[in-house]
Amino acid sequence: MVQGIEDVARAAGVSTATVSRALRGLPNVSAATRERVRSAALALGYVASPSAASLASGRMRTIGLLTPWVNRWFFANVIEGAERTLRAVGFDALLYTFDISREQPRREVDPGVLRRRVDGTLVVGMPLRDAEVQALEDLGQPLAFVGTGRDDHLTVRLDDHAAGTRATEHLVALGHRAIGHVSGTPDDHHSWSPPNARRAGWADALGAAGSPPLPGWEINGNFDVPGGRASTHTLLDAHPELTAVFAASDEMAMGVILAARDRGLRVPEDLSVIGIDGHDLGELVDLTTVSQDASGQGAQAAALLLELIAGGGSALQVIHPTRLVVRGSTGSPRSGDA
Amino acid sequence: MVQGIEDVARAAGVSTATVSRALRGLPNVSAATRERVRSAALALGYVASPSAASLASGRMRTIGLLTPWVNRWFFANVIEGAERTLRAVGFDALLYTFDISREQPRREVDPGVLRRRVDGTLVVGMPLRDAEVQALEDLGQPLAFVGTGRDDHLTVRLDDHAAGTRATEHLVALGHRAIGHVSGTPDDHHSWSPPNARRAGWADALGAAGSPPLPGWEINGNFDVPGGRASTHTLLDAHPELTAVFAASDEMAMGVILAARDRGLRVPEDLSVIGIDGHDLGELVDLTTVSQDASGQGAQAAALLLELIAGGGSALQVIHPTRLVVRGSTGSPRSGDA
DNA sequence: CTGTTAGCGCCTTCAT
DNA sequence: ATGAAGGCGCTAACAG
Repeated sequence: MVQGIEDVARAAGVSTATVSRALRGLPNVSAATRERVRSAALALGYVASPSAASLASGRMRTIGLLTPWVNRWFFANVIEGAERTLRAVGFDALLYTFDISREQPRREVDPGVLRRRVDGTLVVGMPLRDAEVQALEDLGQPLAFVGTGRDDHLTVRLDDHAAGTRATEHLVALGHRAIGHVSGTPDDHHSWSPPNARRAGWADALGAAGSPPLPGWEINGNFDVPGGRASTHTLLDAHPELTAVFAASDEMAMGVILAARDRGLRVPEDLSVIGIDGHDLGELVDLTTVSQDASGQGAQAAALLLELIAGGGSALQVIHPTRLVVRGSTGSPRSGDA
Repeated sequence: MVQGIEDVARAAGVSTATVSRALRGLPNVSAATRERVRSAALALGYVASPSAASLASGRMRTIGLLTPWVNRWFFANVIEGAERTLRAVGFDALLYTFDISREQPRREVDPGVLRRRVDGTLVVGMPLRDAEVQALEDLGQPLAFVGTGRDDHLTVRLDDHAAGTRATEHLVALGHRAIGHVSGTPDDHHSWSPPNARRAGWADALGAAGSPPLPGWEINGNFDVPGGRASTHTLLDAHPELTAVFAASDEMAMGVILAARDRGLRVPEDLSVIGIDGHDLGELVDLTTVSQDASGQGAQAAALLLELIAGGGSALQVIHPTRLVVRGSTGSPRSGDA
């Protein structure tokens, strides 16, 4: 037995229009009437049907969350932050995942599914093709990005180039010059893509130190632990001269550490390792990292997206700070032997 | 310029009812007509408004996902599995998180928000009060649980008692008798609650080994890494005789390992550690564990919930298997010294 | 197999 | 400050 707006109207002795206004906090309702309606609604356990409200108003009070994974550190934390912000204002978070772990092309983003279903879209750490961005744009709804920028769209992210530089400079300061790089997915040729920017930061920092990287010093680690591990083996097989590895994410850095163990290399005596993220479990392997606030980025992106939906303008690019967290996985090169 | 069902009807030269039937794959539409409608819809980029469809049909094609966290291993993986299953049949996943990390009581589950918004609810690893279960039940919609059972509701979970027994027996087989237990949240007095069942499994296995646990051998670790770490310190301060610790989750087990390091204890020589989960990063700390398939549980629970929504009956309790994964964090007691 | 016709439950102008 | 009434876009009986 579901109560409708008419039941509330009858109980409160007003019209349905007044109930609607009163319950949504719109102006032009006397305090007394509002209170009467509120308690009637409460007594009846009335909650407006979102479908009917959306159909009539055109507003969905829902945000689409597009993300490749929910079970990786960065993504899980961004989602957590975004969801909390949305929930606080009564918005729902609709989850759309796009597994891009396989080499096969991921499924296309279908704007048709989003149309009339969400008021805006938050793209979390997912590289979109230009056509996909255009299609989302054509929805006429606000669009925001977290962790992977489009210089022409609202984006909350790091200064990835600086993060890469910072990590590399830490190693350089310890005396390393032969520093390898385990990068993320390469299927993305824009300079603003995080893996590319982090890679450039690494190369530039090494260049500035007077020893630009050799071409074979970098490899794709697929942004996960197994990828970091496997690619490190390949990297070190070809370049045993490397004394340190900078991984573009903590999860890959953990893979690097596992690979080092596989090979009987001590960390950091034989190989220094640094990542980017500030993963909760980094302390477990004593991982030095450039940390970021993922849930904060999610929360802020959601807040800015809500602003856009409400019609407010807002900043185009928000850069979140990073912090170098020095732990035991980095040290001077070959301090253990000659 | 959004296309409506009438535009498609006009373009295909049929009525809106036929368009609706054709596009939804209902019977009683000729193949030719269906094809004509399909291509017209495709050409116009038509996608039905979910609000309107829901309002008219009463079906939402949406599942509510209730969970305490999205950024912990078990939960993230269950959600991932559930989302994939739902997406495959065109259902949406609406995320509702309830932070229960603080000591303060979490926010109440509000059935009003779910009513007329979802077709069913999946409760992921969240202990619900009886009143909350009743309220959800009163929605008249299917309800399913993952990871935390209600014997009177559809539940996909482990045999938690067996998992606790198995972990403990592994330690007993290695020669341990003084085995401590870091448990989950205790705010739950039902025997079917996973932390309680795992604890009972531990106590029973120790009893069967002829040395039932002392009262002070167990402590609450709050199901997270910091909790496992802090509680281990408390535990070992009071009970230095313990040679092994069984933690009710891998994340807490990782905390136990960190605490051991804090105290200068070697793992496993001075302290053996075992967890439950099969966390992706368990290998990093060489953690022995009783592993489970979280995303598989999420996928299956979602599938069963969809069955219930479709009106099919289904099993009430599904028990997923576990597997003992022996790594380096467990060994014979005090093998390092006398 | 296809068309006609009521709603689904609420929001929102337009009056008053 | 409140009420009356027309949709919002689609689905589901019921005809045919």
